[in-house]
Amino acid sequence: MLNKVQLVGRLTKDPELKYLGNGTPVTNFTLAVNRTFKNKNGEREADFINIVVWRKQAENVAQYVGKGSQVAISGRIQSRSYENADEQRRYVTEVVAEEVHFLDSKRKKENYTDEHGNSFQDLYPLDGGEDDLPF
Amino acid sequence: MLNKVQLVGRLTKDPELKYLGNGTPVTNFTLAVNRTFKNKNGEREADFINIVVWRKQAENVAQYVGKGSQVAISGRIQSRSYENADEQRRYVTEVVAEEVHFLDSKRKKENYTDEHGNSFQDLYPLDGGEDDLPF
Amino acid sequence: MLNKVQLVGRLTKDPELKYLGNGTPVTNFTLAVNRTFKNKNGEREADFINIVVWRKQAENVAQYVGKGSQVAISGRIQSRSYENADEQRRYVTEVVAEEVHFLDSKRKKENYTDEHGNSFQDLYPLDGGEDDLPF
Amino acid sequence: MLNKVQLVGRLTKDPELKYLGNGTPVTNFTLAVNRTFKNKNGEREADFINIVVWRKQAENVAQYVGKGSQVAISGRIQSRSYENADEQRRYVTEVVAEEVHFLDSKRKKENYTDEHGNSFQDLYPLDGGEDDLPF
DNA sequence: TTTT
DNA sequence: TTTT
Repeated sequence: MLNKVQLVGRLTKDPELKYLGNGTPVTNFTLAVNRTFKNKNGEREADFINIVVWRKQAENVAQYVGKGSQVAISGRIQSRSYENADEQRRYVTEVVAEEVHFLDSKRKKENYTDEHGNSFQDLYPLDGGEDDLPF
Repeated sequence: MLNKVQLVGRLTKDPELKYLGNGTPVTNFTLAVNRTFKNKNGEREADFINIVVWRKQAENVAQYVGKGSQVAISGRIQSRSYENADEQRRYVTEVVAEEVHFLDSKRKKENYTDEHGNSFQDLYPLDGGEDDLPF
Repeated sequence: MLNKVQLVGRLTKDPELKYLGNGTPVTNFTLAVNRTFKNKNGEREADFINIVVWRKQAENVAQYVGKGSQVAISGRIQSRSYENADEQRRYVTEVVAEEVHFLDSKRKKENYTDEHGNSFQDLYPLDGGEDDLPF
Repeated sequence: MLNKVQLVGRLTKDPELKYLGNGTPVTNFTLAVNRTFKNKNGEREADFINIVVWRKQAENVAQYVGKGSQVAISGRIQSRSYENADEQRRYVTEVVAEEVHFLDSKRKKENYTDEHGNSFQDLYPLDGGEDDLPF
């Protein structure tokens, strides 16, 4: 049955990359999606949506995307439950990303120079070439 | 920023209709969306997604849709927090439905006769006329 | 970059199954999607959208889905051009289906009995089991 | 019935703003959406999708968005037919935009100074404030 | 050149 | 616990 999500927003933090016991990479982050309408106080709020990315794409995201980066995501909603430290069942709703597209030029500072001494900007120029990244 | 969801699934229960202090109608229900792939045990699981519907559409849903009904929903993901009885902050992720489309003919039994003695089927015949309902 | 479509509608005809020179199966059909709003004359119109399905899914669709069947589709918009008989360039916009979900029980009449003498209904009972079809 | 589209791409030209006989504003443009996969020759192609925007949003788009601008669009697919100069019926498939979100800082040059002598950048600074535009 |  |  149909289960589809499309989001455009900004990461609230640098994503965390982990590896499962079997070596599968996973990345988690929160996406802030600003609402288009304002609330009663005239403020524009945001929705904070938890995102999970798997495998190769998880590594790409962890490497090239940081706090404040703007991304477009498509995926599906997943509901999951787990037991917390107090042995209480907790229910989680999150988005499993199937595609992550890079929409701007904010990149992690640590990556600005690679192993050949090329700056990040040389490799991935900022003039609209964002879509040439390996996402 | 973009925040869109599209789902097709079945209600796990009859929806609950409530009215806010100011008279605004709200309906809540859980949608079971079967996954298209199977898990390691060869079973097909489902995601259980909380849906909120507002206003006139809430009343329509509460009236015509019941446990087991198949619906198509489009809307947006909303994150919300509240304080529970133990004064702990709880975080909720749910889908606010903007459109609810009726896809089958399972309707609430209690509605099969209206105040004029007409059966539900007379008013809303099942032969494909589902889309003529006021949704 | 993001390119996503989700549709629920009915086939205007039985789908046509073809095989490319290399053996790849393709199916084409038109989906009628009723609009939710009415036009100035109070009539509800429909959009007629051309759908292309590839590979195994094309064969499933051609086998189990017919004129009038209700389906949910997710996919992407594709633009294509070709030269017609008069050597004029024609531009086509269509939806390439990535998923096709079966939403009702209208099936092709010719398939109601299989090679073991079982009726189609025996194999695929209509009580909500539509999702067990191989789509 | 469900009919939803979400796109992220770049305008191939400056949009054209027209006004219908009754004064309703309409804007048309083509959106280039790069494909994520490459073709047999290892090239990444694009889909060129015709977009229609109505009313206030049409005026905003025509004013602030230009050739090369990156936008996120949500809307629906529309099929339409008309008679061309040769009295032949032509069929058109296009996307009617319901939301247009501004994703970058490429703006039309002509608008860089307003009637109070403020440059466009003063009014709409480029540092992430794109979402404060009246879209 | 259309579905229910 | 939140981004621009």
